[in-house]
Amino acid sequence: MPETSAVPGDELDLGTVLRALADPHRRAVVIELAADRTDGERACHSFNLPVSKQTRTHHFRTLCDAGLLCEVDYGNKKGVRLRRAAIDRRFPGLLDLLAAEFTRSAR
Amino acid sequence: MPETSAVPGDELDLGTVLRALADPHRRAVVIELAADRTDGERACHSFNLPVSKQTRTHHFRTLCDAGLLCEVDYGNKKGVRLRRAAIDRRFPGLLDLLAAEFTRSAR
DNA sequence: ACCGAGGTACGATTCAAGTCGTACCTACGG
DNA sequence: CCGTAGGTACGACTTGAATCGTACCTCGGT
Repeated sequence: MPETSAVPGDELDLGTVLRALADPHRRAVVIELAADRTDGERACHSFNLPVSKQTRTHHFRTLCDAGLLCEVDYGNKKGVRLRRAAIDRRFPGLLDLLAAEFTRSAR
Repeated sequence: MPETSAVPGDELDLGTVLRALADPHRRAVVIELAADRTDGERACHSFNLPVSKQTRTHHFRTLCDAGLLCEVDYGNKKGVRLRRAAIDRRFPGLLDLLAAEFTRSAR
């Protein structure tokens, strides 16, 4: 199984994306972002992830490498934004699916 | 992360499904089935998986546990069928997404 | 100038998952 | 009736991934 590493530049790879979404914490982040139709920038620390800082860094790194997020570095803190356009173009329906999961979890 | 184990009886769990689809071999199986709109029964050994028999058993077991497939045991050999209705009901758009990946890989 | 909060780097640990070897079972065909 | 092919059970090995400890960096506020 070659399963070449992600190329966030242009092409999203399904395997990489699914592996990224397979983790509950990362999935929670993407689901939250997918549910917010304003697509505002969010601070990394604003997600309520029950893990240490280092692990959080690791997860956001993974999500960016998969091409699902883009980051803005302010030196001090960091912001993330969902790459909705790219994802919708490559995987139409995926974000709707995840957003639906947000509604579901709220119930 | 509780991430309770799958209950194939009724409810499909997103985490379990994504973890099942994260593996290239399992994903290949589901993609092939999703692309075939006739939804015919397929023999397990008819998929060209480059792994041993034991591993193949393991993968099909995982897919069934995730609720993506149902199996028919003929004693001698085994058939699988995509649980399209259940998947479409719980995750509308998911199978279309995977079927699109089949077309893509053919190119 | 200092301190605290957010973030990263590197290394170590731990655990899940994919994989296969060996052994055994079940049918079907000659 | 036996061989062969598909499948399962159990156990062992290996790798990848999640996690955290320690140390260090970058700002903003006081």
